[in-house]
Amino acid sequence: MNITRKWAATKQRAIEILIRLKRLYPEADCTLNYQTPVQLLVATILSAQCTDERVNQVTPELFRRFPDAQAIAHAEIEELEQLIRSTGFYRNKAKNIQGACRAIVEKHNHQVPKRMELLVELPGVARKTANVVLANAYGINQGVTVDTHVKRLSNRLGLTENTDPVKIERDLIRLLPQEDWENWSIRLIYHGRAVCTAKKPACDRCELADLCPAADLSLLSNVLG
DNA sequence: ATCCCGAGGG
DNA sequence: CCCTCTGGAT
Repeated sequence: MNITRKWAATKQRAIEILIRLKRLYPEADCTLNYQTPVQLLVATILSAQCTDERVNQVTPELFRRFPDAQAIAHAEIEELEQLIRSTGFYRNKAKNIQGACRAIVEKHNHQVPKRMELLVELPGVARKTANVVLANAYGINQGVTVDTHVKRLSNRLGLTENTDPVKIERDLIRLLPQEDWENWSIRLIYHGRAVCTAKKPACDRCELADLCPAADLSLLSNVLG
């Protein structure tokens, strides 16, 4: 049997994986709390390397004190730092949310830009954050969120074979139906945390194992090892 | 100890 | 490619 042919990165296989992930993780909505696109942008910047739940613990007070871009732009940086301290990386994040809000006030007429090229110019915003904001604030599913989990899983699943997140995103976009891009990446991330972990993937209880070329190798190494 | 739904800088 | 930034959960 030709391995390459068996595990070709076809749309059909990608969609089968997507259907299973949708069954495994039915709720893939953004769990950040926010009222406006600016608040979502701020919350998403804060969510770097910490959980949405912890971000949701600090944003009520943060947005009560500083409800919009104008207020955050003029806040005392020390007060911002204190309000977001528990989300980690708080000095960088405070500087970034204030810098982003100042740019939004001064260059974007108080609105979060709707284009990737403009979003990634904001401090603290790269493709990951931009995709989350575009998808959830504006319903624009222009891209796939490629973080370390998505990178690892899509390569293990044989959908991509790249280390460059931009190339991985490009390849995934070719394989996936547009309306599910953002939710698909979130489900991959869930699966990466729960089952297909970096160090010790649980292939024995993975519901994608029969669709996964890396599962064969892992099971084989278990047998041999 | 190790990891987190990252981003920026060298 | 590497490193740093940080608190909190497990």
